[in-house]
Amino acid sequence: MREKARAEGRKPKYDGSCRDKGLGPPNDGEPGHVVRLKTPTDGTIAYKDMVKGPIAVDAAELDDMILRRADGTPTYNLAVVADDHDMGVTHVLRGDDHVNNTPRQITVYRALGWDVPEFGHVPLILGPDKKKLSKRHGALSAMEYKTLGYLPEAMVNYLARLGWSHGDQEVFSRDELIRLFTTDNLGSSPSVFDTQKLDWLNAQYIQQAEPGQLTDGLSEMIAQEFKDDPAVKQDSVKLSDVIRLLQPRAKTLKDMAQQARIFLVGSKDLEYDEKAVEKFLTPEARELLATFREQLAGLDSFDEESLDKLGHGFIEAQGIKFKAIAQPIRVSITGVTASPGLFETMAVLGRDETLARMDRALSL
RNA sequence: GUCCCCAUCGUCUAGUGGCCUAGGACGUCGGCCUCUCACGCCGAUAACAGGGGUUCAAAUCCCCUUGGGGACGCCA
Repeated sequence: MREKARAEGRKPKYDGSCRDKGLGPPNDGEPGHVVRLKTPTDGTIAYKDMVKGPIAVDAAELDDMILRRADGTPTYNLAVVADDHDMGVTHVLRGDDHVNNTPRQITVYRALGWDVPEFGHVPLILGPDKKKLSKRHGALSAMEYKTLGYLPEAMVNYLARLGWSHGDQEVFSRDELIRLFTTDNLGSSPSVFDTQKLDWLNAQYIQQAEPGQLTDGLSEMIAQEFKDDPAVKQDSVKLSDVIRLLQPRAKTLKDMAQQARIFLVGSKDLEYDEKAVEKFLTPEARELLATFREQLAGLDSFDEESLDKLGHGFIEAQGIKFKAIAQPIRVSITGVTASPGLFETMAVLGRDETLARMDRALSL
């Protein structure tokens, strides 16, 4: 019947064969029958949507929808109405995919003689292909974003800003959101989920956080990322020190965990990038490194400021530019060509580890 | 197919008839900063879907077209 209707270009719906038979509600012992709502056939069902404005649909469009299934259980459209009414719900704010349901539910409210609540429908979130966001587009359950290293506050902020705005403001604390949110400035067209902007927002939150606020999250992330990497030991350095160095460099906690690896392995387990070693640990550079290493060994206090002072004294004494020695040092203590600042890195690693790494690099 | 909804830079959006030569943000591209990578800063790029009206005046109001989304279950 539905197929036929669709083929003929009509809306597939109940043909109403029992509509006016005056059948009473079936007894419980009478399975196989369904109870429908006798819906008005003329006029329009109209309501004012909190975000979309007036919406009207011809009553003729509505089917005599099923309220009770043949097995005796209630259907969704009856259940929500009853539930919302019992709970005293006054405002219903839900996804756009429910707009078509609303007129149906209104007929149920009316049939039951109940007050109809306010309805508002927010636009759906679309994937990059502009289709309703679904599993196919990317892992999207809220929990999965946590696994990917996104901060809850960033996620909330991003989602809030998707389809809603408050002037030009982009970053909102949760309190601000609560204070500023109204349905007036909700957009009415669907929006595309943009991972790049989420990344940016997340980076903002990471940068603004106090290192202490990120330690637990990062710690979990490290455990998750390096569970099969026995070389990684979380207690080798103070995590908050690492966080401080990585905050401006990480878009996500996952990102940060990966960048943190160079701080979490011993000199023996540090991986040296072959190309970097070849390019920067030249014979001349090694000579300078060896000399610098001895000065480091004799430094009184191994903090960033002292290290910086020592470093600059060193290049001055050698009559070289900082650039000439920076990359060789970096490669020797991190194994790679990109890292946080040299002296802060050394300070976090500590004297023993720093020297051990330089020794290892010089032996390569 | 039928019904409902929607339509400003690639993306998120500001804009509620004159303040719009259309603003911000992400991205992209340049530059600055600089021990690398980032961060930061400066600059550039790029949009009112099309066509008709209404009006002294339209991104803003109305209509049509086109395009997009959603819904058409004894699922929720």
